[in-house]
Amino acid sequence: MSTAPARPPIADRFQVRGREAAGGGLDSHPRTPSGTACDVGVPGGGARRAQIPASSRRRSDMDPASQVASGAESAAGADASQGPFPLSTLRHSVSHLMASAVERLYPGTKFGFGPSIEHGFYYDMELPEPLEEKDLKRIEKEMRRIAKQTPQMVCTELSRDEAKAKLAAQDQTYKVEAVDLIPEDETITFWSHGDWADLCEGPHVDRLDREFHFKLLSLAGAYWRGDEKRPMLQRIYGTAFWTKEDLEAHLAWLEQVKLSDHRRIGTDQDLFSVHAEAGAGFVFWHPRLGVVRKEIEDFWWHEHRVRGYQPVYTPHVSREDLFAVSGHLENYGEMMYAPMDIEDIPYRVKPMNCPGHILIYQNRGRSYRELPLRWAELGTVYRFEKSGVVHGMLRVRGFTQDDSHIFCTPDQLADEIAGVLELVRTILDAFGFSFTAYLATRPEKAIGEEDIWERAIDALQRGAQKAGIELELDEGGGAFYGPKIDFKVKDAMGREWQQSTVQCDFNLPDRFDLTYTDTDGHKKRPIMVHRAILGSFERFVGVLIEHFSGKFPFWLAPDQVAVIPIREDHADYARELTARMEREGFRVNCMDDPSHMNKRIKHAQGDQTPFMLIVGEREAAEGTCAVRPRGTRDQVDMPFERFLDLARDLRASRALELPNLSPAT
RNA sequence: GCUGCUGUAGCUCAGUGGUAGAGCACUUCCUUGGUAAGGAAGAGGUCACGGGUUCAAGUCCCGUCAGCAGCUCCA
Repeated sequence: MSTAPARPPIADRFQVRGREAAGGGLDSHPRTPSGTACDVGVPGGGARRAQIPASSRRRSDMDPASQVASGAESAAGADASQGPFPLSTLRHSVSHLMASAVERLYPGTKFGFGPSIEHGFYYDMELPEPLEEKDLKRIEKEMRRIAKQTPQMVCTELSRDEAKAKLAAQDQTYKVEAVDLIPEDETITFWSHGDWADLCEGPHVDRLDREFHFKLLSLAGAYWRGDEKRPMLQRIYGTAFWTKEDLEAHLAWLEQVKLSDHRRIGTDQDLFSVHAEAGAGFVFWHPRLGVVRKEIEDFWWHEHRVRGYQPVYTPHVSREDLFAVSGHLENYGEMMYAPMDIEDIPYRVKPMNCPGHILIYQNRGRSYRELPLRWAELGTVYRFEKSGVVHGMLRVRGFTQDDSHIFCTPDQLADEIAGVLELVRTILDAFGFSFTAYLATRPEKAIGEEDIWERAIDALQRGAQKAGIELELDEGGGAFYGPKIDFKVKDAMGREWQQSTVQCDFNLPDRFDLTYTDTDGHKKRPIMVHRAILGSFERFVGVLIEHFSGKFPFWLAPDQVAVIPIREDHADYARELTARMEREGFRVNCMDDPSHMNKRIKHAQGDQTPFMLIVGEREAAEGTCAVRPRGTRDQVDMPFERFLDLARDLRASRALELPNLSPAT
């Protein structure tokens, strides 16, 4: 258990409000935040605007457990506690306790920051010898000893010079640096228990011999002050609770979360795979997931077609020059795959679809009469991702964006944005995602006139209002080329993922010198709207698997119905029902193999098939079927025709839930 | 890319430097069963890959690839 992960496998890497550094294109992969000041308690930092790694901030608002019942934290938030101090205080104190134990076991260790975080704590440190996971048990033991021996926690105030001298004498180089991060007007305090004294603002629990329960969970590397150019320290993650029950509930919850991991479900249900032979970050969709994707695509295209979108298709490979003009080569060349030389001309695999759509636009003169143009493409793009970040279907090197570009006049912008937002709502609602929308405004470094920004922001706001979407403000979080709205969806476990994004772009039209002829006969510059709704099919479906825990709604399920004849002589009837359903396009698994019925039922359950139809002598004679919906052990007998009606309704309505079948009816 | 860990049958995992293992899945036979694993037998392996140490390597060492957790990054 000591190696249990500190948090669910698909953690929270993508969810925080993004800030685009540059672009001229749409990035469906949400971004992590740039470093911002943070109030999380750090030894020597505390609420003092110290830079600390992003993880602790993200965790504080995104860790799934914060959204879901998990022990004592659930009802009233992380700081609710039945103990004498808030949980965050306890955890901060336990991180000190851990540091003191490490110091005693590994003399010469240099310490960095060690704050409490949403569901526990960590401490960063540089040890003479690298720690291994098996060392955690030993450290826990030492922690218990120290807590008993020197329980009293004491706060002392030192002058800045005294603090630095003290820490320098101990060769605590990171701590010395930490002193300088504390604003001039703040006092310097140390918190100590026994021999151990740590630069820290506090607060802490009064005594370490109170009853509490903790566990060290995992080891990781973390750059000092979150900067990859600085040394990498070792980080120990742990958690603590006032009661044993709460700790156990938390650990059980971490285990339970693993069961919804899309990688596990993907293997169990034969949905997708990745292969070392093909390279990391390339997803292979198996037939069972292929049908899910196809259903989503069909739905997606329908919703686009009725809103005036037109399909376009663009090549996967283009001359490098194209990406030089767009600016991506210059700004993001390191994320593009290496050039291919074809007859001495460098070509590139496309990292995004917009330059291709622009070429179509540019192919002939455009009139205001044509605008707005709404072009959509399920465009597969390839981006190099560092080996350490590739993750299941959620962070990959090749993925299909549900990409669209709208070319419009400044006057049309507001309506176009409203239309996109309405579409976002329609599509995300269809999957049962609720979302939070963020309006990202002009960053410090930006191009474009102030009034165009104002108009675009106004358009985004009015569009949101029209679509009934509340916006949270992400001040200064826009792309340099224009403002945007990002949508983050929550999966069933409360984890937030950015999927949709709507971006106004004043940059690419300039770079490619796009024009249309206006009513006055003059050439004018169109505005481009980049938008993705699902983001990437890979990520969307990966999140979707977790959202449903592998239990797809009827319209999406790989197998919608399993027909199970009780005996072999009922197989003809089973095959007849199967054929009738398949004729209507339903996906049916006719389980007429001679294995035992219970075994086939078990198998259908493992695949999370929405309905089992169990048919025997009685059913064959009466033209009925015994319907057993997923997740129940009940069965309802009904005429097959009635089941067929039910299935048609479920499919047509794209219902997210299976109906309650009352045995009475 | 960085820190730590991991890689043995389709899956989940045992395996002390000395002949490659289990459960489930799979195949065959038996079982004709009314709602969460019927019985028996069989097949399945270059122990991720490449070097090295050793009389002997799944086991120890180095490298590569891939995966896990985290950090950094993500047009």
